[in-house]
Amino acid sequence: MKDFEKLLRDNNLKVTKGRIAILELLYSSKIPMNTEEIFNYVDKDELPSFTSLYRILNQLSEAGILEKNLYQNGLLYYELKGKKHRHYIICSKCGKISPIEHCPISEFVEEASIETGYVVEDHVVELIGICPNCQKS
Amino acid sequence: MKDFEKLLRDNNLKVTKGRIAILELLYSSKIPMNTEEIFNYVDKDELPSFTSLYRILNQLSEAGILEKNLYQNGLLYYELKGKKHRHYIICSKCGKISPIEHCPISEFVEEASIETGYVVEDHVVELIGICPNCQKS
DNA sequence: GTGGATGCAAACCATTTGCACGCCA
DNA sequence: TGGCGTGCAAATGGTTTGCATCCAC
Repeated sequence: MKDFEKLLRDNNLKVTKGRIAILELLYSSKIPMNTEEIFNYVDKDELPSFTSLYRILNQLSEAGILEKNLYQNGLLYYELKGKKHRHYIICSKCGKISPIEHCPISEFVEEASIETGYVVEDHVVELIGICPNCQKS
Repeated sequence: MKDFEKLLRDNNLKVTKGRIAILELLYSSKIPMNTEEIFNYVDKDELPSFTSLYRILNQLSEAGILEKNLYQNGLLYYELKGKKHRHYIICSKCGKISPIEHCPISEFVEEASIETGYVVEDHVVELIGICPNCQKS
């Protein structure tokens, strides 16, 4: 289940309406959301200002609760960490994001680590294409 | 070889010192370069202003001559298209970029296309880690 | 009560655009 | 010569920061 209050306290973050609302939204979302989407979807009563939204998202990312990724469209996307590892494909016309189940990257990451001598911390795979809807028009 | 003048003319772009200098720099570079790096490396005499640099890079990208990618550090990187397909790993401390030879993505792209119904146009693979040098400190 | 959390406005910064001038074809 | 290319300065847009106020603990 989702004990977001404990999660916040464990990370020395106070429990506030805004933080809970953001965590619940991202918990219920199947795909990463960008800042504007989160802002629009959070209940207006519990809605922090845009400023606070950015601050909260950064805190939660630094705490390792969220995963923060910059997509090729120039926007920051957030998702709850710890969910099943996934990659996404984004439509270059309408911006629709769909998850992709397979991740063939793990072995690749290991090879790359040996090849380059880097300690790999993270990886980003982004596919760009045209979604079924946009193909029609 | 590198007949950049012809390449420009074929794309209805006039041959100018700045464009040639940028193309030669990217041709000689083994890794993608960001805007600031390109600006600093181009010979001052042939150096367009920052404004023109951006404009040239966008034109060349739109013409399909360059590949333009937004990395997780928030900067745009450019490389000559048509070179052997490669991915890169970037150091989260110093920003050093190293190429990775293998690309296991092709089959993955096909699977993903079938799975999601998207027509895949492009893919980005970005590994983030600590380079050998930064591991020492 | 106190330090973290919030909101507003202003700052940031890479990138883009408007406009007048300059140069390639 | 005509139109693309250039440079300067100003605008843009997503994100961050300063500072005064507010609220969780």
